[in-house]
This record gives sequence, C-alpha cells and structure tokens, in this order.
Amino acid sequence: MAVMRTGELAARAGVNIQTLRFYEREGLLRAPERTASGYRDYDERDLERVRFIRVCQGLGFTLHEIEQLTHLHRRLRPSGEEEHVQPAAVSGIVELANERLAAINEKIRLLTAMRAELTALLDGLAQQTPLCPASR
Amino acid sequence: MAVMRTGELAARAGVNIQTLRFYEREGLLRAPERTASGYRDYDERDLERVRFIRVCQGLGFTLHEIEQLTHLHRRLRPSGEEEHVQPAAVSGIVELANERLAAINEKIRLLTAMRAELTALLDGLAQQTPLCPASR
DNA sequence: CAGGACCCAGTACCCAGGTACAGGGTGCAC
DNA sequence: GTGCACCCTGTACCTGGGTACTGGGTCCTG
Repeated sequence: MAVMRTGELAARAGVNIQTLRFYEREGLLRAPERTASGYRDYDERDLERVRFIRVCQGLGFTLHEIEQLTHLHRRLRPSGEEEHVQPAAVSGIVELANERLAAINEKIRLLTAMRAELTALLDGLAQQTPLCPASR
Repeated sequence: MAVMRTGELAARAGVNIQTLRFYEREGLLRAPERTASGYRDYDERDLERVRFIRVCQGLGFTLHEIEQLTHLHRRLRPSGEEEHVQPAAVSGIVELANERLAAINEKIRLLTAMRAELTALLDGLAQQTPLCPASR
C-alpha cells in the first residue's frame, strides 16, 4: 500500500520532480520510505504536505516560515496522549504560534483593505459608464 | 516643495537606496523629477507607492502582479473627468480587475482557514495544559 | 577651500527557490 | 533480451528580487 512514486506525486501536486527532491534536501518534506531498488514511496499525506507548502508560498510565507509553521502544527497537534507536550516547551511554542497568528491576521487585514479599495473602484467605474454602452 | 532625495525616501520606506533604483528601472516606480544637478526628487506619493509595493510583496504578489494592480488603479481611478476611460478598453480592465479580486479573495479564504486551524490547535493545547502549571 | 555626507551611472555580485543535465540503474511489455 | 518510461545521485545552471562596488560629481559646514 501507499505506492506513489516521485513522478506521480509531482504530477498530482503540480510541481517539478526536482522540486520534491529540493524540499526533501531542505527538510520541508520528510524523506519517504524507499522500495528495495531505492525508489521513493510517498503517501497521501505527502501530497497534502506539498500542497500546503505551495499554498503558503502563494500567501507570501518563505520556506523557512513554512517550516516553522509545520513544526508548530506538529508540536500542538493533539496526536493521542503519548507525545504530550512538555510544559517547559509550551511557552515558547505558544509565543511562536501567536506571532504566526499575528502575521496571518495582518495579511488578512491588508488583503481585506485591498479588496475594499478595488471593489470601490469597480463600483465607481460601473456608475461612470452608462448602462447602455451605445449612449453618447 | 516636494523635496525628498533617495536617501530619505529609502529610509522612510525602509528599503535600500539600490532597491529604489531597481524599482525605477523595472518600471514599478515612476522616474522622479531631477534637481539641476541630477538628484532625484521624490514626493509623498512615491513613499506611499514604495510602501504599497512592499505590502503586496508580503502578501505573495510578484512585482509583475503589483505592476498590473497599480495599472488597474490608475485606469479605474475617478481622477476628475478629463481622463475618462474609453468604453472600448473597459471590458478588458474589468476582467483583469475581477481576476485580481478573485486572487485576493482566495488568499483571504486560505488565510482565514489557516487562522482557524492554528487557533483551534492553541485552544486544544490550553485545555490539555492544566491552568496551574505546577499540578502534576 | 577642504572634508564629510550625500548623490549619480554602470556593472558585478548575491540569495532564495527552484530547474536542468549527465551518467547510470529499474521494471515491465513486447 | 531490448526498448521505453521511469527512477537514482550529483552537480551545474537559471530567475526574481535585490545589494554592493567603482569611480566619479554635489553640497554644505567650518
């Protein structure tokens, strides 16, 4: 099970094969299992991961920030009881999470303002342009 | 009036002087007036412009997209009557504007989802961690 | 009128994030 | 048992977006 080779993952995620190897080298993507002959064997979670990376990039996060963000998810995720977060590390994690949250909120704020402005401009144009395009 | 040289603009916008010249070369920033001795002379609008560019970059737009976005603003702006938009060009502009608007909405959607997820994770952690950090 | 803080153009360089190429090994269909 | 589509590692290269360096001019202050 879980048979997905680089070519397929690349195609489904819409990235270049070389990009996957690049992400792996950079530590953004886990090193997957290998078949007996050394072929990488990915699963659906890897696909989700690559898509997540691309979405984040489109939102203006750097690869480094994306790594941090993922790290956060891993540390905060309630993944059963075994890997309970040590209290000592909590405050640092929460701090980082709040920082990231603030960055996200700021982006939303700026985008919302941009949207409002662009919408207003379009509305203004609609008013200025007569409904019947032939008139005058 | 309107005396602001490269050094001041760069400092106020928080960018390198070379970056301003780069933006000018790339057509993102208008070529400003020059003093008799050839010094660039910027005004407040240029400062706004540079800040806008940086904000957009932080939101994941490329310089090319930012150029388009600005172009849109210039074409749509109700800047008095003299520069009335020709009906022929309207449909293309509106189309581009709607495209940009869709991109903005998508970014907002994705960021909002990320925020929700991160917030949920933090809430989960708060519950899992007892209020009194010393207990157990 | 000299010195330091600024500006100019031109060109070379740098970093992040990929992308391509070379030289070789699988795997399976015919 | 060979052809073709795929995979491997390693290394070189490319693009976007800057940044630095060189060799010179300006402007103001002491």
